[in-house]
Amino acid sequence: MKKKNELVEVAIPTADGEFVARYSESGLCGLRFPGGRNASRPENGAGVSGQIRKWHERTVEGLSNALEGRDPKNLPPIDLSAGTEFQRRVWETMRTIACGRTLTYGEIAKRIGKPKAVRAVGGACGANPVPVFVPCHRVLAANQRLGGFSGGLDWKRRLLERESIKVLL
DNA sequence: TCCAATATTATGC
DNA sequence: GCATAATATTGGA
Repeated sequence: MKKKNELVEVAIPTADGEFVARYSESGLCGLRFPGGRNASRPENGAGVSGQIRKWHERTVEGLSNALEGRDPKNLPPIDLSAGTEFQRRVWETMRTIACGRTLTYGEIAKRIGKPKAVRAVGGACGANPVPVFVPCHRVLAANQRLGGFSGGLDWKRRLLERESIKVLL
């Protein structure tokens, strides 16, 4: 697929700030945290196809639920075609983590059949284009310590606290 | 093709 | 606790 997909970015106002969702033709392919300013310019909703608009509606509600520590149900399709096969396996595994549960990098590595690739798993998490929906924040290091987070550790801690997940430190 | 970096982990002090 | 080695994957020179 060498074709250049047109990506659309739409802002999502929430109580915690303005998120930015990025859509491809296949579904939601990116999500950005508030805080930093929007380097790119999100659309206001005009000029977006009906399909994407419908997805966006579900994304907004899903995000709202996710920020309250609930498992969103009617999420739009998530486009993970951006990553390598290894990364996709990691993300897929992360999506199976239920709300309120955590997994360690080691456990994920084991699940995808490469127990020694714990470090690579961490790398895949960092490359996760869609945080929150692909719950990379529910992935902790051994001893239940925080590892890192693309949107800032501050966010990871907040998300975990809202799901009643306890972490050391 | 090779080298360095990484959101780790296990071991030894 | 802190330092070190081992290990898989990725991205750039």
